[in-house]
Amino acid sequence: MNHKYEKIDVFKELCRERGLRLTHQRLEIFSVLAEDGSHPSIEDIYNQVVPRLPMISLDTVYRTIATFEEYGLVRRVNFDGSKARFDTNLSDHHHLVCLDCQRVVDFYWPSFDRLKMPRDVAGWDGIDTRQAEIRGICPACQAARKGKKRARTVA
Amino acid sequence: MNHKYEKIDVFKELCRERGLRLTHQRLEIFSVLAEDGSHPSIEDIYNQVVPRLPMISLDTVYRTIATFEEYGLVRRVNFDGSKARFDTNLSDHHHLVCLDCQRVVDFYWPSFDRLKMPRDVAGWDGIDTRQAEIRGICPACQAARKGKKRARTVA
DNA sequence: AAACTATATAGGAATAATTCTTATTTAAGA
DNA sequence: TCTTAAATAAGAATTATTCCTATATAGTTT
Repeated sequence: MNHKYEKIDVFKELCRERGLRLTHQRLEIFSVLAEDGSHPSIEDIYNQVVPRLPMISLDTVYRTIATFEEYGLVRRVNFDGSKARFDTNLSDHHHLVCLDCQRVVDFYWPSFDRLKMPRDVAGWDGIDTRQAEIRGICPACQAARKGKKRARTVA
Repeated sequence: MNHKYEKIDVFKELCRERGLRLTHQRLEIFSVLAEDGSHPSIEDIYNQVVPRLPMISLDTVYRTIATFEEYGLVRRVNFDGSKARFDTNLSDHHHLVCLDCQRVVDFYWPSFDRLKMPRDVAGWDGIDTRQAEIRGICPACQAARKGKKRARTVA
């Protein structure tokens, strides 16, 4: 898994280029994001970083993620629930949201990506994302709903 | 515009059928929703209701909207920003979100609605919505960006 | 119409998520 | 090594939302 280290090198270069200071906090947070594709919340990220940087403050995670957002390194996504979550997958993709367990799974849908924009969008400019969201019950939760006898395997 | 009054009659009947008490608060809130297609927040709704019911509490709006959500009268939508917003348009539609002014415009996209679900969705069940979201800059904000000389007409 | 009762409300307290403030630390360049 | 602007930790402040409780009221029964 040296993909992660490649990403980190790209990150270091981006910092240099754009005059963004390369702090331990930013590196550790970026490193967590590079591996976590589960659309983590700020708290999730904090919990993963804190073992490595025990003195880090929650506010630093908020600030750093906001900075990363500006620099296009993460994208804010809004599913149900009160806390913001973040997407590290920057390729064209879409979301399957489980109404039971709130899990969010990325999926790809080329035929949607190629679809001609509808007429109503004429006049709008600088389109940066066109994303589909499908809500339903994920296979794991279906199994849990039916066979409540069996031990549930919830990720 | 007696469409609104039709809606209200339907609402009254729904309350009767389902044993939901028809309070002034619920009626006024429903009445606001029936006319407001701008995906209002709780606060927006409260501000529209308070002239008619000066003693209403914000909590009542929260509770009432939560009740309406359960009964399928509104749908919670999550755009950027911290506050929840609500959709009163229950037909199959999609959202155009302005990155500048945060305005959200409904649009229809039949060719998307008819699109075959991608393979990745196999195994998921009880799909209740498949919605597209397109982000960009709305015509009004484009005009504002360019001709800053002219007085801006922001809704 | 008056009485009854479970539900709904107002008002304010409590909680949760996020942002702000300030004194201190540190990355990066001279 | 020295300098300095940018970043951080810690906790206070703010904002959105939910909870608590005494009071009010819709709908039903008399």
